[in-house]
Amino acid sequence: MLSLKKYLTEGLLQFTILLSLIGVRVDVDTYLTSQLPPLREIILGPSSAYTQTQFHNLRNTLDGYGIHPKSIDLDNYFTARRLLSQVRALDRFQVPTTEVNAWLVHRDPEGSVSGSQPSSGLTLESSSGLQDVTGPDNGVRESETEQGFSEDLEDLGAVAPPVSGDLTKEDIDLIDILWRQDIDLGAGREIFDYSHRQKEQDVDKDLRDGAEQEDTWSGEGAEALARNLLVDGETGESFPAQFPADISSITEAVPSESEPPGLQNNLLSPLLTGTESPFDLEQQWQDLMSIMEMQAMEVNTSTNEILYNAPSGDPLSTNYSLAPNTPINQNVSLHQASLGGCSQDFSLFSPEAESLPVASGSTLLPLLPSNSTSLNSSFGSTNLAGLFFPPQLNGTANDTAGPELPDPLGGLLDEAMLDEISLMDLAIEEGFNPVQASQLEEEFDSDSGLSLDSSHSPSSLSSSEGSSSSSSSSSSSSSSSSSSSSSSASSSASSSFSEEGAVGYSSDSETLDLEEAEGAVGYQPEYSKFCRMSYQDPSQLSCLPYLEHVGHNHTYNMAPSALDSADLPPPSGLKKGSKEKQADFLDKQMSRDEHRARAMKIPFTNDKIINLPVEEFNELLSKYQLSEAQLSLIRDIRRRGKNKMAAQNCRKRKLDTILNLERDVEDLQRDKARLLREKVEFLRSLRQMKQKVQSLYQEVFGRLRDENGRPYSPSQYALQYAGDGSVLLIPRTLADQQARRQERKPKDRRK
DNA sequence: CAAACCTGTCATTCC
DNA sequence: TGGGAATGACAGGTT
Repeated sequence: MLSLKKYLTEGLLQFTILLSLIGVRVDVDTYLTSQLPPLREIILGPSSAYTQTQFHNLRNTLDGYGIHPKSIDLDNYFTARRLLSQVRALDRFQVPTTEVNAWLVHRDPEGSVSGSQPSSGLTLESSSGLQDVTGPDNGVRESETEQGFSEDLEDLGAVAPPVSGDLTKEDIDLIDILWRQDIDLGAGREIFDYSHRQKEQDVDKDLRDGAEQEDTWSGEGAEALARNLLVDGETGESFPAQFPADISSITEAVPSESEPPGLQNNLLSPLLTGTESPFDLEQQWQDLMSIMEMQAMEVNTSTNEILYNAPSGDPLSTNYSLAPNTPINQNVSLHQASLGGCSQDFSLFSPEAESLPVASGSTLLPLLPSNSTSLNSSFGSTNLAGLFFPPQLNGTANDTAGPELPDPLGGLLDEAMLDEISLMDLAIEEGFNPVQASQLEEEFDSDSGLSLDSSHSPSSLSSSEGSSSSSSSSSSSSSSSSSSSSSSASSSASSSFSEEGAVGYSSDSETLDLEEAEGAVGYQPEYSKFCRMSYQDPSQLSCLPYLEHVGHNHTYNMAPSALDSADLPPPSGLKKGSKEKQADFLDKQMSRDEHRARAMKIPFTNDKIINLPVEEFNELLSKYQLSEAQLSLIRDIRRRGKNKMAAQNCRKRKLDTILNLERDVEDLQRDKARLLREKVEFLRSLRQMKQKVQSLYQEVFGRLRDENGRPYSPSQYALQYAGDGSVLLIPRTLADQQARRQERKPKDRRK
């Protein structure tokens, strides 16, 4: 008992602390900025649930107060222990590895178009994007929460404009083109058919909804295994969809320290070096699949061939050549991919070649789009600098923009991921179903609201209202006689009005008993009238509006049967033995105060003593000639009765708070999973953007010619993007200086 | 029989 | 100031 209380108390305290910790450590807002207002609200909400007022608000506004978990079959589900274990599991760090492979299982079949919007907006160069930024755990969650992703992105105002739903004519054309190109590979048209896949998504979602709502997470492993095979849409080949990426991969992939300058690779930005080039087969397949999903396609043939065919030499890379051959809408992908923070990439454009001699005469060669037709063709409609650089960033923009790249990629992943991983583990552990996270949030609410839902049932409704209004019932009902209505906090939420009616009738029968006592105490006819008026007719009671809000257990001292028969004169037909037995039984049914009241010959029921409003109670006392002992007992009975109900309410409230907190925890977990998914997608998109920018850079640079018609040496010159949208060709040394300046600045800022 | 749980009661605080 | 709600703590009963 004591331990339980400690348990609850400690649990709540711990939970509060953990919530605050969540708010601090899981501050995704820092990198998603103002896009995520709900998180803070969610975080702040639960903590405020501890206040009484908040609690009442919760009870009044959320209709979640209804069911008493004890009352119905939700006991096991909504126990404080479960919540507390859940809470305590928050700080646990687990890295389940077996479910890693689920990452793309959902993604490919269902989310190809709508589910991967950010990716689709970023077009094809995702071969390196296969090295995803998430760790295994994230992959798991990602797969399980994939469905609601597009929705979530919309909520966040995410990177790419939503592709889903309405396809533009260009999109349809692209689909057609891709389909025609792919048809010889055995690709079905439906791969590109959004509506078709949407149906598939729906079906799939429905299936999984049903399955997952029933399934406990114990079966998740097998399920994950079952889903674990990716099926190639073209070949029908099944292969394990591993989620190979490591969190650190992206951070490793970003900087390139050892890139040898001079060759074609020299043009590659450091973003595309080292770790990204050795692709896993699975990664490439994943990319391929994602590519197939994308409708806004490729940028440039040569770029892609340079970027992807060259380093990998993988047979899969031939697939990538499909897209480049297509006439594409470059702008689509670029515009869709426009990300604010991409400017940082450019700081890395010219890091190598520090030792290279300064270029001769021309220090800055402004490359306006009009200067080159080829350049114009590729950049003409897409203002690269405008897209990727904030306007304030001109030639020195790299100073501020550049160094941010490692931070969001590395920092977020390294620091936040761990917390998130643990949280998501918790979510999975506790049966939280991230698959339906965002899309099925409502179902979840109703799910967790099973208790809430049942609050709409008559029984729980009465208890809900009773408890919520219990604080005001005394004042509101003080003007009336009544208060015999009881929804009873202790009647385990099942005390309906019938029970109240029973009380009312029992009161009526009490008056009979009372009449017997009249002689001794002095009968007041007014009181009899009063009692009958107040208690005789249950329907009368129900007509009194305030009675609907009275939540007290007016039968608190007696079982209804006891009330019914205790004060009744025993039926004359009963034998003496049974009478005695019944009396014993009733005696046992009566509470101590009942016994005391009876011993003291208190002329009215404990029910009245306890529940009458003060004025009426005092009036009642004044009508009787009561001894000091009787008065004292009556007041004690009243006090104890009030306190008993208060204790019941208090416990109920406490339990309710716990349940609300549990629900809040689930909500937080859900949001966290969603945010994590989004973060992963954002990072992936970011990387794809970098690749695209790099490819464009290569293309532009490769087409530049000096006065003699010779190409510029990448080791001596570098392109730089000005804030006004122009692209400048500057010597490497200059670019390196700027890059170094950028590297220094963030360090200073950190200090 | 012990532990967990439930319920009533008291003391206290606060409104 | 009194009434009462809220709640922690405790005790006794029940499972």
